[in-house]
Amino acid sequence: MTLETESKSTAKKAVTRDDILLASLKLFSEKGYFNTSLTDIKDAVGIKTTSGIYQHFKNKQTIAEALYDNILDSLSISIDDIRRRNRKASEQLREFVDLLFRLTDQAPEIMQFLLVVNIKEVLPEATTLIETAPFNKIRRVIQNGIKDEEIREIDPLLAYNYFFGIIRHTLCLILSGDLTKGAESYHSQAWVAAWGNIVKK
Amino acid sequence: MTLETESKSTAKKAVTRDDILLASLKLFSEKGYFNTSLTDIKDAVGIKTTSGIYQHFKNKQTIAEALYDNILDSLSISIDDIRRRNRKASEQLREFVDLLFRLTDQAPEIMQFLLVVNIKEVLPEATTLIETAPFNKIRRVIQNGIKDEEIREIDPLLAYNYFFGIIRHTLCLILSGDLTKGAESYHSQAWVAAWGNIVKK
DNA sequence: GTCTATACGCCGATAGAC
DNA sequence: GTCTATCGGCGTATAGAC
Repeated sequence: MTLETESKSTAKKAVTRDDILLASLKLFSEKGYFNTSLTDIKDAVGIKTTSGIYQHFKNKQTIAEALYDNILDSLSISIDDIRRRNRKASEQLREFVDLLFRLTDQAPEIMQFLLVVNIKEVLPEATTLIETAPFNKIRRVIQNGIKDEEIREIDPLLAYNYFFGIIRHTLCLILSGDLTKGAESYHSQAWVAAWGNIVKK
Repeated sequence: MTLETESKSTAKKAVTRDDILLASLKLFSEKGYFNTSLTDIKDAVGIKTTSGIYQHFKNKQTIAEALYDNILDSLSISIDDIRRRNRKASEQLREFVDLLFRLTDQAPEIMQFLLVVNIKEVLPEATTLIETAPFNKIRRVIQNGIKDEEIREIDPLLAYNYFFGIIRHTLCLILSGDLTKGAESYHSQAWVAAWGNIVKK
C-alpha cells in the first residue's frame, strides 16, 4: 500500500491484502478502531464472511499494525527524498509541511489515522509518533538547522514541539471540520507561524 | 466531582457515584475507554460485581459522559473566575495556561482524558473540544484581545490555533512522557512561544 | 447498596468443504 | 480464496433476594 489512494480496477477480482488495508483505514479513521468490527471490514471489502480476512492477517490488530507501518514507511521514504533534494532546514521543513497538507487534502484517512487515532490504545506496544522513524528524521533536520544557525539555539525537542505543535493542531482542526476553508488556505499561514517560532532572527 | 483529586476517607463506606467516576477516569486515561471493562471499574472501586455500578449510571457510556461534562464544567467555572480577576487578554490567557500546566502536573488523568482520549470515538454525539463552553470562552478572550489591540488582527480561530496548538502539544508531550523534566520547566517557555505567535508587536 | 445468578448478543476466531 | 458452520468467550446488562 502506498500513500496514494489507488483507483480500483474495473474487473472484479479476488480481494487482496491491500483491499482490506484500504477499507480498514477508511473505517478506522471514520469510526475508530474499536467501533469497527471485522464484519464491517468484510462488508466494506465485499466478501460474505470474515474468514477471508484471516487469509491475509492473523487478527484484527495486525491490520492496524500493517497500516501504521505502511504509513510510517511511506512517510519516511518521502522525507528521505525531501532531504536529498533540499539542503537548508527551512526548505526541508517547508516541503515536509507541504506533504502533510497535501495528504490532509487528498488522503484525509491517512492523516486521521496518523494524528487523531490514539495508536497507544490500539497497539499498546507501538512507539509514540515522536519516536517513529519519519519523525526522528524531522528532529534531525531541526538539529542540523540549529547547527547551521538557521534555527535558534533551543532544545531540539522543544523546537520540534513549537514547530510541529502548530502544524499538527492546524491539520487536526482541518480534519475535524472546524477549519472549513480547505487545507490550502491555512497552509502557508501555518507554515509562517510554525517556522517563525524556531527561526533564528 | 471536582477537578481536585480528593483524598479517600479512612472509614470504609458505601461506594458513591464519585468513587466510580474517579476510578473510571483513571482507567480510561491509562488504558483507554474501550480497553476498560465494567469489570475493571468494579475491581478498582472495590465491589464484587458490576451490578453496583448500575445504581449510579445507566451504562458505561454515561460514565464517560459524566466525566466529560464534569471536567468541562469545572474548566468553565475556572475560566469565568480567571476572566473576573484579570482584565487584559494576556493575563487571562496566561492564567489559563497556568491552570492547564498545573492540572497536567497534579491531575494528569484529567488532562489525559481531555486532550488524548478521542472523545468522538467514545461519545459520537459529543462536541469537539473547540466547541465546548470553556474553549468558546477562551476564543472570546482572544477576540477581545484583538479588539483591544493586544493581539494582532487575524482570524480569531487561527489565533486560537497558533496559541493553543503549542500549549496542547507541549502538554501532550509531557503526558506521554516524551518531555521528561516535569511540567514546570516547559511552562514559561511554552507560554512565551504561544503568546509570541499572536501578540501584536 | 451489595450481592447471586443469569441472560445473551456480539465479535473474534477456527475447521474444513469446495 | 471463498464459502458454511460453528465455537468460545467476553462484556454488558437485568432480575430479584438480602
